[in-house]
Amino acid sequence: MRKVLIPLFFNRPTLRVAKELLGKFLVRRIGDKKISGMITEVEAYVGPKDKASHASRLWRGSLASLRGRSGPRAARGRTERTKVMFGKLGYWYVYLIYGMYHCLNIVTEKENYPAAILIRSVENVKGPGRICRKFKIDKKYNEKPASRRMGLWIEDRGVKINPRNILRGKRIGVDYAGKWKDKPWRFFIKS
DNA sequence: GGAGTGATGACA
DNA sequence: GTCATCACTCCA
Repeated sequence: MRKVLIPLFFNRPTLRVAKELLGKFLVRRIGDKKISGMITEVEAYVGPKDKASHASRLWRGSLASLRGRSGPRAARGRTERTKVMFGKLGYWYVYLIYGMYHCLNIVTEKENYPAAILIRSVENVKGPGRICRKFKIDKKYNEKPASRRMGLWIEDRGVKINPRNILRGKRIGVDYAGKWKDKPWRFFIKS
């Protein structure tokens, strides 16, 4: 059983979609070759208040911004980079981080509401940067739909993860996010 | 623990 | 235009 996930799958609460992505397969076609791997770890970034999210609106007026904080973390809601998170469901959000690595996210929930899920690990590939390196994903996929036609999609191969084997914890690398840094919005399969 | 790397976005 | 920053990885 192989069913490509369609936008409707992503048009639901982000935390729910995040959990259900565990056990699905990320698939990349390059010419005649296919690379695929079961998704084993994800992180949800949900809504304009989520200070850990690139699309957070809450920096305005904060101490950090008064101190002249700049850079990507100074994002103010909808910007050139983050507009994709407000856009169509089931589209990719790909960004470059630390000048070296790409991170792959899928847009969720509903239009005009910034939410996305970071694909953090697939089987045998731990870390968002390594996934994009192995699957040859870069910004060409940003703002493109997850679809077979685009050569990068997610499919259901009938694997069922026992809920008992789904663990959750704090998101990684978001220590700047105040009370939002402790939200248990990272989901992963018990190994 | 520390370096590498360049796009990003606020501010001037 | 300037400048600090970063949802990471590798090597020590």
